[in-house]
Amino acid sequence: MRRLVKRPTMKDVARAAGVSPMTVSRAVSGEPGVSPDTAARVEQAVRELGYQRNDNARSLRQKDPRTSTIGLVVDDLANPFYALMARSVEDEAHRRGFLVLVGSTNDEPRREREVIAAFTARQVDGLILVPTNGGHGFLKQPMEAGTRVVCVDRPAKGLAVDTVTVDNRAGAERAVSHLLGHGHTRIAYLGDRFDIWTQRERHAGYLDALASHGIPEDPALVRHELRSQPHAAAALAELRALPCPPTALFTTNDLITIGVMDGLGHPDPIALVGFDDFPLADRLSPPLSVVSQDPVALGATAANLLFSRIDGDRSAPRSVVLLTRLIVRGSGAGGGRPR
Amino acid sequence: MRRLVKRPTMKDVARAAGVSPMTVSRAVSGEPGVSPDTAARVEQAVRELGYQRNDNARSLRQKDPRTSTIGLVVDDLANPFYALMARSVEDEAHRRGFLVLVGSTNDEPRREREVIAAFTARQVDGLILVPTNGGHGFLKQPMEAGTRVVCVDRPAKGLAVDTVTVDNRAGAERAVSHLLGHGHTRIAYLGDRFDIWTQRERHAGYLDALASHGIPEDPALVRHELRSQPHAAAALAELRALPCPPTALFTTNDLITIGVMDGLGHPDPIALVGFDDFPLADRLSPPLSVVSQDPVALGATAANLLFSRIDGDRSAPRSVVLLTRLIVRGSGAGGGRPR
DNA sequence: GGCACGCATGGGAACGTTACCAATCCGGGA
DNA sequence: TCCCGGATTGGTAACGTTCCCATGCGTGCC
Repeated sequence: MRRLVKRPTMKDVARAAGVSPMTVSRAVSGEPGVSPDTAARVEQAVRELGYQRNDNARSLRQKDPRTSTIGLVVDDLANPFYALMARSVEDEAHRRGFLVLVGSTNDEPRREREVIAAFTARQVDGLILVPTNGGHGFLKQPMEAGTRVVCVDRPAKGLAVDTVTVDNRAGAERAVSHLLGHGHTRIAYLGDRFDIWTQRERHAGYLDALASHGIPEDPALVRHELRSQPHAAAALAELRALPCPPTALFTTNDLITIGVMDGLGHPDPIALVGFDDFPLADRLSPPLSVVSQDPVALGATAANLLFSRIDGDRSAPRSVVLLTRLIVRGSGAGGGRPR
Repeated sequence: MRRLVKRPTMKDVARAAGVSPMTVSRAVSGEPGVSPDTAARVEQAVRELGYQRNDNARSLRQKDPRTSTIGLVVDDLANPFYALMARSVEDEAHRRGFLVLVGSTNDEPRREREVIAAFTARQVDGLILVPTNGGHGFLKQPMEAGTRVVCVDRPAKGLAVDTVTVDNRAGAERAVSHLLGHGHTRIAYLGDRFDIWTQRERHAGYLDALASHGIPEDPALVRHELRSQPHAAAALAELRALPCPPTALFTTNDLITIGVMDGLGHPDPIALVGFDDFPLADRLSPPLSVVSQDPVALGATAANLLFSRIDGDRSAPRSVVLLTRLIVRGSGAGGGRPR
């Protein structure tokens, strides 16, 4: 049962090729100063032994302390939004010969800390981070030691690093104005955890729209902390039971939108605009109007910022805001009729 | 501008605490044989310097050659199915103190090779692999050297490793039988790349169902290689233009299902059952009947197999087949009426 | 013809850590 | 009083690689 063959090292290759380990190192890494026929002998030995360079040992010794690995820390990798972002980051990394370590935080500061600590212990060159609401003082030391950090989707409180977000507030404002434009004045806000920055921004946009149309805010129509689809469905039921129920809804992420839809009739007189686009939103009845953001662009932008930092850019931290888009498909009008 | 502080090492901590590096090593790793007050002095120095152990150097030197890192190689991380799987794998890894490197192959054997080579060069302890159709001989050497491998979603041709799949063939058979049970006899098959194992299995299940009902196969109704939603939509249009068009469709993944839906009317006389469940499938008109598989269970099962291998299990490779479930929601009947 | 130069190659040290073994110190029992 | 055993600590070497410098050799040039 004991069939484990020790991995061959450069020493083994050197012996097989009749050269020194130093020459193998040069040949394997494609450095100049190796004669063609020596290189061929080394390559032959590499193939015979199935040798593969140990990149951990390599980056330990190299002058340039890079590991060509970055860490991606998101709220939840299973969320399609972050999955798209992750894929986009991975593609950028792959193009540059970097690997990606991933971790989900569940928005728990403790888990975020654990994951980031494990990443920096592996000497990642940089981190792309969807920060939780917790403190980020633990990043100070790694950053001084050269680990680059970029925040994406949300800024991290008190952390002066490149940050890529979308115009959450303006997007929400546009969505709610769209509802107001259809004559709705009782517009409910259904939001997720209020300690998440994007949610506070979207709520501010909701208030902006009401204010600019001279509609007073009605606290009875505002629901925060809807962490799941059932929460959202329950909130909708409560809103409908009000003496003076809302005629339109603004939902602040795809999960809540979907949760709410489970409580809607076909058709339903209530109008709806949601944050986040998703597949088949145009096939629902009525077709769903949404504020769409582009997770692929978010990921790619964050990755490009990170890699330019890794490549030595030491300029002041930048803040990039990508634009959202209101996609009008019909659900914003309300009073949908049967088809 | 030159503010980069070199990372402190054990030597620095040792100097600050007035002990030897060896003692720091023991204290930091929580090994026995360090007096409480020495441990306290070391911990103090660690905090002052912001020291963090270099786990790459550690695993280079350790007797046990583990890096506590695994690699996850999927077709496309942005695909919600694989994203759920990835999250599930990550959770299992996190529970055990392992990190996860991810890579997408796009189903290209070349990219798969590159990604896996980069992973093994980092000395991952194991790989969870959604294999492409290419050869996997390059895995022989790393596996002999101790890298454990588990395949998930599909087996890898000629690779004797633990494999976790679902009962694609039986699931497809059930779906098509469901259509047959509603009286359909002209059932089209709309499939993705036929070089993907799951697609061949599902096609076989389609044929099984036809055969067991004594329906002859009509090649005009079978479409492979539908790699995108537009492809699927176009195939549907062609099928409808046939002199004797199908009355029902079997689509073999969520992408194709969604692509086909774009070409369906509201309502549409054509019946439809698709492989893969997705959010809001029950909100479409008509509500979509699907064969659902559980990506979270796939990922967790694969991870558990992998970790038991990493923990030393040397028994013969296992094959685990998880069950799919036919969820009947209405679209299998066809001839949907307005509501 | 002698010397400097470029190129290919190798030897030794080091990256940050841990395995192994030796050294030291203490108290307790003969 | 002396010796032994356990607990704590430190020195040295090594993991697999690359950096730095030295060596040897052939070639061109004055």
